[in-house]
Amino acid sequence: MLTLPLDVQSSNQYNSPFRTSWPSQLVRSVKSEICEALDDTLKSRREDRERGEQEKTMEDREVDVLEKRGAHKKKLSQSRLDRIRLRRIEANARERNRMHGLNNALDSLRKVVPCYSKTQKLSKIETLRLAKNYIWALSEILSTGKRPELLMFVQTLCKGLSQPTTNLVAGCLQLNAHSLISEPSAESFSVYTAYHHHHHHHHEPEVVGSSSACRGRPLRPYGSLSDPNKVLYSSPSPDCSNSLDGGRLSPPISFNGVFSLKHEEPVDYWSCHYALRYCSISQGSTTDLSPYDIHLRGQVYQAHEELNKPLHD
DNA sequence: TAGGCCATCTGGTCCT
DNA sequence: AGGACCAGATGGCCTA
Repeated sequence: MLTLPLDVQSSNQYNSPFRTSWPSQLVRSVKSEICEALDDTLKSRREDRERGEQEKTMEDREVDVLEKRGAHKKKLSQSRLDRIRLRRIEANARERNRMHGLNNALDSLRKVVPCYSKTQKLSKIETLRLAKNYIWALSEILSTGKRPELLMFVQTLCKGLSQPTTNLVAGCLQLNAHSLISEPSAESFSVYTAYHHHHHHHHEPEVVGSSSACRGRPLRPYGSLSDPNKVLYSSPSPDCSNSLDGGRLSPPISFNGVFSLKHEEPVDYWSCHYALRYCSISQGSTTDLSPYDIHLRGQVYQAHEELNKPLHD
């Protein structure tokens, strides 16, 4: 198997300069070393092939084809090998760039889901899961026009997440993580953190119902959106819809419980939402609020002030 | 030290 | 032919 030069292998390290950009000098150096390594590899593969000890690779097959043609055997195969080598190097570079693009997109996603932190990044899979749950929760709010209780909202966010990520999300909201994961039933949430008792936030924009904001938009894939009454007690849970979690089904009670607002005490969703956002910002950059930050019903709120209120009252 | 997460290389497949 | 995409393999880093 090909063993890459040490400096190429080190590009795998998180703090490596290769991680963001490859200086051209380094690229040339690495390329030449890769070429040398590939030379050795291809040479040994040819030797192995002669001994019949190795399955033929693509390069081997191409070389075979060329060799069968006979003409300019040695020179042609060598130039062909050079081209093949170059193609492989370029393909690797493209693949790296492609993956970097994918990672950049994931970073963008991290910034718009709750609990963004530059220092403690969510893993890829957790980011996707949290984003899915977040979209689900927000869609449900739009479709029902009802405000979920904070704990329920966070529980929906944490559905299917790992324990550490659940702790992180809970920590963002100063909730007890145990309450998020140990109680599957909506009714059991009467024992509840003092958090939202302390943070009744009175700046409450009207919550969107089946307004123009969501009309005609396929917010969820189940066709139940058009009927909010149906949504309340028949919605599948977020986990039903995709293979990300291996098709595992979640207890329906969790989802329905989140948004049905069975509890006696009115809860301020906006505090929750702001709190989540506050948390995201306070752990990350305080300067780069994106248009995603608080942008509902065509209104952009003064983020900092609004975000700070719930947690500093 | 095991397991999770990650970046990279690699070869296969599909598409233009 | 060549690029995009994908999944498997591999090895490094980090943490419980």
